[in-house]
Amino acid sequence: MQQSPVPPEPPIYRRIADGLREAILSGDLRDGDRLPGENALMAEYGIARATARQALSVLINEGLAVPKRGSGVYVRLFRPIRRHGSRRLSQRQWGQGQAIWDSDTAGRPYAVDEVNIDREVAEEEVARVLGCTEVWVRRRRYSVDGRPVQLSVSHFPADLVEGTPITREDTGHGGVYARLGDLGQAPAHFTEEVRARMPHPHETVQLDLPAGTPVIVIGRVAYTAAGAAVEVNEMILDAASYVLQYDFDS
Amino acid sequence: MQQSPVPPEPPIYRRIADGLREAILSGDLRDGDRLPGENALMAEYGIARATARQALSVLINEGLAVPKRGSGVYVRLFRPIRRHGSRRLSQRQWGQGQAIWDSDTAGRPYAVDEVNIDREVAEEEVARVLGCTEVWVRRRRYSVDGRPVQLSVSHFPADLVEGTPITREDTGHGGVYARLGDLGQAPAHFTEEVRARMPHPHETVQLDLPAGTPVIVIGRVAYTAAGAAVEVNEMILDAASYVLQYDFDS
DNA sequence: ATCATTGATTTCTCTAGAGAAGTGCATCAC
DNA sequence: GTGATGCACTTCTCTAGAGAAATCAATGAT
Repeated sequence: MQQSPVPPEPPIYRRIADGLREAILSGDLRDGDRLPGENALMAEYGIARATARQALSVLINEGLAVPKRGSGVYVRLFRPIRRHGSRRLSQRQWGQGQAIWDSDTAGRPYAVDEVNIDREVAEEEVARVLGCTEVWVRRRRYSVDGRPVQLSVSHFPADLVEGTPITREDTGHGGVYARLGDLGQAPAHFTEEVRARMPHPHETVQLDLPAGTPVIVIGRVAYTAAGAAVEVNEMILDAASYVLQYDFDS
Repeated sequence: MQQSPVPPEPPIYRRIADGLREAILSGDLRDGDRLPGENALMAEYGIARATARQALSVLINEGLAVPKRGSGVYVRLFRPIRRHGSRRLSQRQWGQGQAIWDSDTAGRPYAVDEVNIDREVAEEEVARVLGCTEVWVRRRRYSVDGRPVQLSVSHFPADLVEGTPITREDTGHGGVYARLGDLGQAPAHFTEEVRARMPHPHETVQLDLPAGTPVIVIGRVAYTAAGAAVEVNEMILDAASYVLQYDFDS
């Protein structure tokens, strides 16, 4: 036999979480609002502390709420930075009043608050793409409004960039791409691979991520017009802070 | 005063999780391997059941492990489908009536196992982008290897596609883009907005997602050469199943 | 041989309680 | 006013235990 004429009730912690989620998504609870804490839930529903915590952890792991120790649990906000893949196509004619997720972030400046430049032996994948074993690696962390939002690890063939400003902190006007242009190796084509996953512990620390926040992983390869790979860049983005935009013709 | 000459030890549940994560990432535990369960951890470390569960839940929420009730907790695998942004939408492919998904799955069989087509009043965002209030909506679920991997909700201006195969289940050779071409409204330009977040409950159900799996949300708008928006498509992808690839020139 | 049942194992849900540690506000001394 | 202190409140970590529910393999009946 079988049956499910009667759908079994979900467990208490889940029903509580569903109610709070409903309140958040419907707008009853907004942006930084505080939601009922462990003690409040214990009293309201007559449950044990562990059960109340379990209900709250559902929302936290969904990225809808952020716990602040000693203070409370608060509704999370989503104000994305818009990152354009191909600015040449996206600017102008396919204009921006049309964006699905509006972002008022235009103009907010990036700050690079950690830089680290080293000459290293390339990892296997990087070596395969760049076709060389010795690379210069530029590791950076970017912040917006004082909050870290992106980690970037950029690889260049060592024999190509040796002695250039690319191996120093200050790359000069126009950045690394301008310097590659000086070498007659200006990037002409890019390939980006995009993934999303939960962060590793060191990423959680470096990006100061609350629980329930995935990261977007972008692997970008820059090619010259001649088809030579001149840069491999892996970026780790706080998924709660970004919208990626790609424009292309058919 | 201050200090931290002594970095405080992380809590037990975290140290256990760290050890297991190390075993997974280093390859000691692979693909579908079973990792020590609640009882094993309780015995090995002399901890309470709740603490053992907390350690395991860390890995589960990181997407590194999947619990199977009544059986155990197992290492999770990552076998992505490659989805091409610009290439897949090139005129060549859909002009010749090739299925879009061929390039996505690289030969792996796919299935549309849920289709739902309706005429509706557009949501606010969609109405703004398409510039009309009445739309035909095509909702689909795609599966690969028998596992659901993508939800798709596609919107078309009602007055444009009324009476065409786009309002029926079978859109004919070349799919909806070929039919838009028949109307003289062939898509010429695409904008894709990419986000990642934790799934909503109904997405968890429809995609059969284990805990700790984010979703990738793609909002795509198709424009004709004249600049008119003719389709708004929101896709929800199982992040553990996908790699997105975008190619563009500088 | 096939099918149903039983039992051991495992995860899941929940109770009750306790101490540690961080936050934020009010109070007090200067 | 300014700064330090203390206190109430909050989340965090953990213990000990119990029954429910799903899985899986072995057993037994047909």
